[in-house]
Amino acid sequence: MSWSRDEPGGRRRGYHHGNLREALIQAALNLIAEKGAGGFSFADAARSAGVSPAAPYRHFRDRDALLADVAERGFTLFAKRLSEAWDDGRPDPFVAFERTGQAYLAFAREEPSHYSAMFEAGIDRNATPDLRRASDDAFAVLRRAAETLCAVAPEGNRPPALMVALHIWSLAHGIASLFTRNEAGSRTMPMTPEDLLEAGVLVYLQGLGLPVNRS
Amino acid sequence: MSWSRDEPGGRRRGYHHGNLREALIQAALNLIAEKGAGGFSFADAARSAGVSPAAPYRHFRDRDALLADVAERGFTLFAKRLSEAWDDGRPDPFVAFERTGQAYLAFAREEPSHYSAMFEAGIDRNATPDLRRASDDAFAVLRRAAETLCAVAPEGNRPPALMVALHIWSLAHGIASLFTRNEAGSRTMPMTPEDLLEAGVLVYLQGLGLPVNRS
DNA sequence: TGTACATCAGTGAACGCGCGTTCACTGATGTAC
DNA sequence: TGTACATCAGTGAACGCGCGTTCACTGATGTAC
Repeated sequence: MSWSRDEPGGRRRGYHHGNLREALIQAALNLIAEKGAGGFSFADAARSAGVSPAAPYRHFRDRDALLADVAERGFTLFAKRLSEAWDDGRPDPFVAFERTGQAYLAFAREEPSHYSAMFEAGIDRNATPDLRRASDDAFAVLRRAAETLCAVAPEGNRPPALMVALHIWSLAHGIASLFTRNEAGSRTMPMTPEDLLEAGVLVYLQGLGLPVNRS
Repeated sequence: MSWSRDEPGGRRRGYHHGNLREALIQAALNLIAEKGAGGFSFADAARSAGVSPAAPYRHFRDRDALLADVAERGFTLFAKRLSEAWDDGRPDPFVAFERTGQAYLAFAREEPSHYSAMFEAGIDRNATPDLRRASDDAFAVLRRAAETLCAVAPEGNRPPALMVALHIWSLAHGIASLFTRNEAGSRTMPMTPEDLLEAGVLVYLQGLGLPVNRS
């Protein structure tokens, strides 16, 4: 946005948008929030960014490419949030693990448009190398956390860390899909999704033989 | 389909279809399987049933009403499958519970179109009383199973049966969403979704203090 | 500092397409007599 | 058994709409000189 000019409408905009790519991504996020990942069109995004319907083609091959970009940013942000929550297992792995689970749900709740693009828009997670990398990064946080926990668990017949990570991911994702999103439509529950996940993780960790103190 | 007449094309069809409602539902299932719940249109279903685009309006108010009907049938079938698998907890609750979990995944795998309409098409589960009832029936099976298990669990600080049911539902749904569907796009895993769920449920039941014998 | 020029982001008009929806209609059905 | 008639499922033509995509274009930018 290196220059601007007064327009009749009072808004300032010039022939060159300046940062259309970014504006289109923002528009996509808003539109997904409004209408869901399915009901948003390339032309919609252009209109919403105040630009002609042909303009987006300068920045994205098509609608899917734009969505993939949104998903990639989502995964990157997701990985960051999870990683901060895990905080290398400080102050102790159990507290950190619970916090990571809560961060998962918080992300789904606070970034519903990103979450939609990531998991509900039908974008293949292997669509582009960058998208794949971002999604792998996010999962890697869960994997690391699971490894730390497994190292503490009694040997017995504990499952491999990868499996533990997948269990937690699935549980969190299931709760997010069923109860966090689309609140109006979801079954009435006598508890918050956050409490549901916390309780589930506690039971699960106990099942691993970990010394969880239940409050 | 009470009568028929030879047509030039060799196919038999009359002016009156005879069972268009059913045919539209079948068409919807096929189209959802092909293109996903998002990319199927009312006109598509009509074309696929070999009927003019105005015909479906005799049977469904709009596309959503058709989808809701598909979802309702899905939930009804789902409830039936889960109920058969649970089989009132025979021969013992643990075996029956595992079997119920497997039935959940089997349904998602074998009836992907129904599953889509039920959980991914954006149809509100409270859209119609019938739909709500069917979906409640399905959940009721899980709830009953959870109650039976909880009755056997040591009192300690076990969670309420409703919560246990929600945990298992969420875990199964998470696994189904992430790994059962759209196989091409899913992360490569060194195990089947079924094994993943079974292991997860085992750990969880152990966490409840239940005497699970791990194989 | 000024000017000519190459670049390329965004324009706006145009296209074909499929969709959702309506409408007056047609003709098979089955029922009343 | 035969006939007249009401019903209503499906027709097919038509509409307006928004979408995706293309195209030759325009004009702001910044750089070379």
